[in-house]
This record gives sequence, structure tokens and C-alpha cells, in this order.
Amino acid sequence: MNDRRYDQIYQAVRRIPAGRVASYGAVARAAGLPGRARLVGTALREAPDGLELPWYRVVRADGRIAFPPGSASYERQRERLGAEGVPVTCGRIDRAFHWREDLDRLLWGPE
DNA sequence: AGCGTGACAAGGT
DNA sequence: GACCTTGCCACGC
Repeated sequence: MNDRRYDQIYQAVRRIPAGRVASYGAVARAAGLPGRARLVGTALREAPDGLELPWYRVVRADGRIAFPPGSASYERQRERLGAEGVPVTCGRIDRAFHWREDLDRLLWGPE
């Protein structure tokens, strides 16, 4: 039942560099689906494991982890981010770690 | 068709 | 920051 949109979302998630995070809305825009932030959440929820997918790099626009603090998913995400050098303090990721495609291209140049 | 729900976002207080 | 309200859209009932 995966229409093409799910795959576009997964590709966009894979474009988030290690050590950075992106918001659901930013992923939606990068996938060519502006305004479908909630669809990103749905796609990640439905994502079959075994798929190579850095889902833990996707956080809310305000920098908070989308899961309830203390939940198993929350802890998994926090640890996977920490393993990449992304600190999660009080459930939030500092703005400095937010990936912005436009700024990234300015700093590193187009591939 | 309605209606509630959700790994959301933006704008206002 | 913390809330609250609106807008949003896919899904299941």
C-alpha cells in the first residue's frame, strides 16, 4: 500500500546528514510534499524495520523528540542521537543541530 | 458522508 | 520557554 509518497519521504530522511536533525515539516518539504508533516510521521510509523532509515534524526519543529519522555521509543531515539554526537537536553535538541538544506548547500556547496 | 485521532506546524497570548 | 487555537491531511470507524 506504500504509494510513491512514502518512498519520497524515506529518501528525504536519508538525506539528513549524520549528526544533524530535521523537522517533520522540513522532511516533507524536502520530499516535495509541503504541508504534509503529519504524513511524515505516519510514514515513519508504518516504515518496515530492516529498511535503512535514520528515523531518529527527525524531530519536531521546536526541537523536541516527538515521543513521550521516558517511553521506549523516546529512549531509543535519544541514545541513537547521542551516539552520533547530538546531545538531547531536557528532551530537546539545540537549534544548532537542525539541518537546513539551504544553509547546508551554502556552507558545503552542492554535491 | 461525518468524526476522532495522530511520530505535525505556525501564530498568538 | 509554556500553553492554546487553527490549519492540515491520511486513516479507520
